[in-house]
Amino acid sequence: MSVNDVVYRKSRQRQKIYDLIKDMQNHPTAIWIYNSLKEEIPSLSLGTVYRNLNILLEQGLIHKVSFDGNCDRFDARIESHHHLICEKCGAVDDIFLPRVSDIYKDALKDKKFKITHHRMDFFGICEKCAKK
Amino acid sequence: MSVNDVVYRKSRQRQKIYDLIKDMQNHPTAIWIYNSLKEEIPSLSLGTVYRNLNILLEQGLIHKVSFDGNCDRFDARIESHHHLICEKCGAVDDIFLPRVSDIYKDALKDKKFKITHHRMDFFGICEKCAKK
DNA sequence: TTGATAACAGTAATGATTATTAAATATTTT
DNA sequence: AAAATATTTAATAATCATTACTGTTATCAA
Repeated sequence: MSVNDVVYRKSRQRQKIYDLIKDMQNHPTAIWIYNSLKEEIPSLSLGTVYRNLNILLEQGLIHKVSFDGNCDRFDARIESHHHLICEKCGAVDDIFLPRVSDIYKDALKDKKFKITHHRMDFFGICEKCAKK
Repeated sequence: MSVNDVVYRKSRQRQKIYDLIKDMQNHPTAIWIYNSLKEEIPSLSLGTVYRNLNILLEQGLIHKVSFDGNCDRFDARIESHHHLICEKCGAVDDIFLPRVSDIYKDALKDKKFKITHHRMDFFGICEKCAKK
């Protein structure tokens, strides 16, 4: 462990925040997490939510995704996956597309750019919104 | 033309903003555009830049892209393309990957989601930053 | 040319996020 | 187990990007 690493003690708040994100499928926002836990932990502060989200990010336990114009959303799914974003209601669903790297390896072989990861989002209308 | 449609008059400011975005390859931010045009139009206001960016978006003349944690960037390239984002210096480069839709058409054929467009961003280290 | 209204500059307001601080809580040491 | 030490918390203030408001100016059709 390097000198710069911080040892995080456990806290009820952080545990609850993580559990909530892990249980949700719809990539909650900070304010949504705050409102959801407010009932169980009335003293909870929005700043605490943000601080703990950053700690969880740093620990690699969650991911952050932000879509144009909206606030950040958080996700406890660590495996590589992609998103379906409804442009009507803002709902975010996950999809898994295997072998995405195949398509870019070829196209990028003459570019001098070292790719560490990628992100692929699909925008459109979800089933629910299409119905009404 | 529907009653709700607005007729846009031409304005020097909006034209300059659009020209600037079109000439740049590096997806400028609102504040960068503002600073760049300030010399030519000293009276320019940052609010005017934002308002006109939104009008240009509405007209479909530019696109908006925002990468995690940073401010929005704008792009006058309307054709479908993808991004290479350097995680060190924040530079954004374009790449064109043909036939991306092939990989998801198959994976999504049982999902009831109507895709209108997609976005694919690659993160990593650019040539310049790799050198130093 | 003129009347209607979009666009302007300037500024205030908003919304999301981060920083600060004193008090509460968790770990380590005695 | 109690004291010492370090971290987390809640509350609040600060910051940054973006949008809304206000009074003035510019555009354009009649």
